[in-house]
Amino acid sequence: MVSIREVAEHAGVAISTVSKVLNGYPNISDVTRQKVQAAIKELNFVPNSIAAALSSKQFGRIALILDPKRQTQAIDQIFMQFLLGALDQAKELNLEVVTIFTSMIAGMTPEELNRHLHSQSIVGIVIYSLSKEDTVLLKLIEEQDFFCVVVDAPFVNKKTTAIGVDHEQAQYDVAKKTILDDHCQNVLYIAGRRDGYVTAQRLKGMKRLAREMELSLLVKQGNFSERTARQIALEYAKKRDVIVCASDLMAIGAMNALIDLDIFRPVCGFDGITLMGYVGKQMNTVRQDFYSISSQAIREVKRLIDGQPGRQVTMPYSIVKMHYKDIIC
Amino acid sequence: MVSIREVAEHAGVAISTVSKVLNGYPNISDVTRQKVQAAIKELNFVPNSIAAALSSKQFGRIALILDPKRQTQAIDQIFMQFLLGALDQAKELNLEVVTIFTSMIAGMTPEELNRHLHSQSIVGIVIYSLSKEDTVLLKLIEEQDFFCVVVDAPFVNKKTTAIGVDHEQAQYDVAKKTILDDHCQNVLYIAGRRDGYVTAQRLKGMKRLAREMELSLLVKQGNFSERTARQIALEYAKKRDVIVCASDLMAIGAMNALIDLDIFRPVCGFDGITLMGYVGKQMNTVRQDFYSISSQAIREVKRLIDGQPGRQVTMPYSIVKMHYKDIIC
DNA sequence: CTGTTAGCGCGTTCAA
DNA sequence: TTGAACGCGCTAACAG
Repeated sequence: MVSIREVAEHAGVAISTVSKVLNGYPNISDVTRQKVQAAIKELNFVPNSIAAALSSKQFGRIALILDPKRQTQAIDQIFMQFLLGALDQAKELNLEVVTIFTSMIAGMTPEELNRHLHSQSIVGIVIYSLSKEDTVLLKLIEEQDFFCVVVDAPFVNKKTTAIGVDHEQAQYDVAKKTILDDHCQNVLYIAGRRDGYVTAQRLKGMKRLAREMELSLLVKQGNFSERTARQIALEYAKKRDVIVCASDLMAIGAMNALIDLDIFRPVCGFDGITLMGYVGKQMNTVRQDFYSISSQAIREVKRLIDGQPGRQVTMPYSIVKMHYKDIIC
Repeated sequence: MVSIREVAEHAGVAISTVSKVLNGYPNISDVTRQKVQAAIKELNFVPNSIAAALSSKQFGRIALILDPKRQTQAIDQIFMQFLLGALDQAKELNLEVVTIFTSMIAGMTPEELNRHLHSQSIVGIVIYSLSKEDTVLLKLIEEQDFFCVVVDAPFVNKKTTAIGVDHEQAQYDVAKKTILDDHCQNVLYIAGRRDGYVTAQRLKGMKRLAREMELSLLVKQGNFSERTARQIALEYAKKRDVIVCASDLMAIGAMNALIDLDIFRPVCGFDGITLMGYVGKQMNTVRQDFYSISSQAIREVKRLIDGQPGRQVTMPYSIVKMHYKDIIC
């Protein structure tokens, strides 16, 4: 393993000089900088990230907190996009990233979690799919001991940035398109679960649309479950002329119910997951770019670390019509 | 942040004594051990894993190398299971784990990759879904600079353990069950892709069965693609009376083709993925427990680090009949 | 059995 | 502009 010392010797300079070149300090002459860089190339030197992390608290690591248990809209595919986006961007920015599943921190008190993270030199955190009941994580955000970026939850403070699409508007848009396409009037809305922040926002968008278009609106709690959505659709779809779902998974459940009932109703979903070989008909959905959202989240953490205050970041989305033959892979 | 020194002061002992207690050294008196442990509890101390890693090369980290691009049998769900299993087990064994996607190391020469890993204090590697064309990774295994565990690929040396189910036997079993159930004779076998190690093994199992049962066997390359499998089935299914697929995804493609053709043929798959709301009929499949495989992989890395030689580990599987109503979630 | 000491590889003062 | 020296938190010899 080639260390910074060998590079220094090879280049005939001091260790600290190499360090300064590595970290882009300004006050280094071009001559020495090039000497050092040549030595680095030649020795194929890569700085030891462990040592760097230990030495400077400033350049700590970022924890990605995922909850794969929460069977919400979060199909594994979405998590993989999140992970990919975060890891790629982290590599780009030269940041170290640690993946943490909530199962690994379950049962910890806020203090324990705090210690646990500090002990790993973690300074920044990205929280995906926060629930209203995650009191420990909520406390973590509140205490501002770490730089946080929260995806799809409304938290902003000096050290916390919120990121996500505008769920209220997106739900409004996709529902409106679906309803206008088929001139519908009686909406069955299958909502998410109560402990999720997006659920309320999406419902709000649906309600606004219903008000504006003077629609009849029946709201049922689908809990982001395919099965529950299916049962709801089985029970109520006949008397309604359109089904709006707060997630693609529930939309699939609803569509399956329609097949069983042998009736047709326009359906729309949310998320834009592509692993849907099972969609036999077309369906409108809100497509979010989870990869971009996650990349941006990492950039936001970096921004916080660099001293900028937390803020609200709204990501773009698009309304798309998915069709079986387009999405088979 | 509580450091080991504070604990030492609090307990009235030397730093090294605390360290010895932490790492379970034998020659510590019960009295001091308890004093130290009390101090640890009281101060809610968690050792800094970064510092520990830097200090002792022995306790390095483990890299998980995943290739989400490879659209093989590897649905994201499988990767999530792998990740979960690995992270949970790593936490259990107090090992640090780093997630690496192949996109992050693409284009590196073997030397660069070697440096890159060393620079992160990585000593062990778990490679999921290795392809025959990954010359860089293959070289990594060959050079034995790291402790490797390879999932579903036949590599064993002093520092490399291979782990996975017996694909040859599993393919044999699931095909046999499917064929016996319906008294079939003419098999359409949709194989994986040539660059995968499991493809050959599964095909071998199918061929053995065909020999034993004196079946007519037509083999086509499906490349683990739903679409390709669908096209193959569209073309050949009519003249065959059973379709055996080397992955669930391809089985789904084949089933969709059968629906289009409006004919029935028994189909069997491989993997046991559960995200299949789209399976309208029942289907036999080989169910692998990816979580267990991954946990075991971590244990195997630990075993290698502890000085044991590499070996072949065969994991159990089961043949299951999946049905729509069982797997909706 | 316990404490002292010397690093691990790097970042960062402060002199020079 | 450069380099010597110190320290991050911990482990691992060694000495007592």
